Amino acid sequence: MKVIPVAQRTAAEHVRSQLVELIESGEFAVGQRLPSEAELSKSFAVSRSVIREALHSVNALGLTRSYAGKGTFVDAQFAPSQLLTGKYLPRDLHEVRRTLEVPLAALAAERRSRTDLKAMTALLVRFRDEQDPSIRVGIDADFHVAIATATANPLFPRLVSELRSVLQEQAIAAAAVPGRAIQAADEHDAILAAIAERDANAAANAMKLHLAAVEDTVTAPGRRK
Amino acid sequence: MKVIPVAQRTAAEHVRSQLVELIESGEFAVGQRLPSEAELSKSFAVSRSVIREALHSVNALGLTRSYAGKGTFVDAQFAPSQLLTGKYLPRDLHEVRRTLEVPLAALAAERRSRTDLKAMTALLVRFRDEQDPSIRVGIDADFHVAIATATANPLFPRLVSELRSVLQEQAIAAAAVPGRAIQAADEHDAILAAIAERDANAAANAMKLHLAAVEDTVTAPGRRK
DNA sequence: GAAGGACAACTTGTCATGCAACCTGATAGC
DNA sequence: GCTATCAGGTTGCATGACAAGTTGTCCTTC
Repeated sequence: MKVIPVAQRTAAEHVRSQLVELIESGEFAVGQRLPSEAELSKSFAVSRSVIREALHSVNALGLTRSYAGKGTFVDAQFAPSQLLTGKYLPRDLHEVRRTLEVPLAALAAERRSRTDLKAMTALLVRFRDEQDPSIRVGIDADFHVAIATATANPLFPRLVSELRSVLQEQAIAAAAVPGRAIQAADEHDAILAAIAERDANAAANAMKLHLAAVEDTVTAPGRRK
Repeated sequence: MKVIPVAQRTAAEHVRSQLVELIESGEFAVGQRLPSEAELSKSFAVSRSVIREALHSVNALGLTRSYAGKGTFVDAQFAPSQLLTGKYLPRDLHEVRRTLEVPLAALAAERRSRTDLKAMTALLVRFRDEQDPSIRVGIDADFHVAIATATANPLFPRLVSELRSVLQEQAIAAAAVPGRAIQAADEHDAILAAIAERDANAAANAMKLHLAAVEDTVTAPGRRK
């Protein structure tokens, strides 16, 4: 019988998981500087080597970034998933978005709480007021994530925000197109209205129209084939 | 104007990316032992500390595993995505599956090539012949991934296989339920038939029925609330 | 007082060395 | 043939040292 080697924790692994936990729990907020290697060495009661190995691991995971002479800073609260790394066609990415977000709008319409509604409304108000395209893109992303959150299934917001981060570059370009902002705001309103009324079909339709408009804008309607 | 600090490569980062590349390219195959830290230290002309920091990073990414006294072994060719790590309710996972795979079946029906069809057929034949439940689960997973592949959108198979790996434990338990195997095979056949006939609606329906049956089996139909 | 430069203190990056713990295979003894 | 021992290789961890980058402070100078 083959004995499976028990993966017993090394000190470095222990420190790494502790650090990851501290970051993911928000104890170490994004942008914050971590304690220096020397301090961590004292805190964890291990040598600086171990701390450095753990720190390099956390860096590799994409959670932090170290700068010589300055320190190590939290870069993201959660490890960006490697799921969508690689070069995918914008068309394929949009298709995934469509496949996912249209039914999500319907689910959100059925399940949204009053809190969800308030959050979404607030985002849309900010969206209309905001002039800077790059900031508007961020609000837009938050709105779509908010819809996913309203489905009460925690997996959906993760998937949606993941997709958004991949599509971000294109989204910024699209947001800069003249007139697009007002159009987008109207489309968002339609989605929100349907969700507010708990009309699943209308929500799905509104989302479908919105995504089609976005894709049209991004793929430069001038040069169709 | 804010100057973005240029993330210049440290030696450890360089070694890490080299190792990752070697593993992903297959130069270091899964199961293979990596050169010892001392050897790598010579090869890369850096100290053992740097090698260790890089090695710990690759470990953290899930590509390798180190054992004291033995060496470091390649564990996976690609970093498993961290997207779905965490504790999610089976109900939520199944909902994601439903949301995703039902429309995928429709897309597959519209776009499948003859090659896709042959691959799927072969998998179903193997599925019926296989007695071992744990192996059957693997074939089942491959079948669902094959459907996603037939959509001609490379993102879908990645998403589906990711979901499957999370659901694997439950899937094995479900596959062991008496009679379930034959039922599952019939459901698979229905899906395949619809895809073969390019009937998108039928494919979506068949998939919907299949997933509902799976979820019923997994959630132990005895204890409904 | 304001501006600028020198300097000290702190930070990460890298190297070198030593030793403990662990695993494997060879070897000697029974 | 079987077992015990041992030697050599491997990773895990600690310590010390120095280079290089960053930042705040103090002091000089105007």
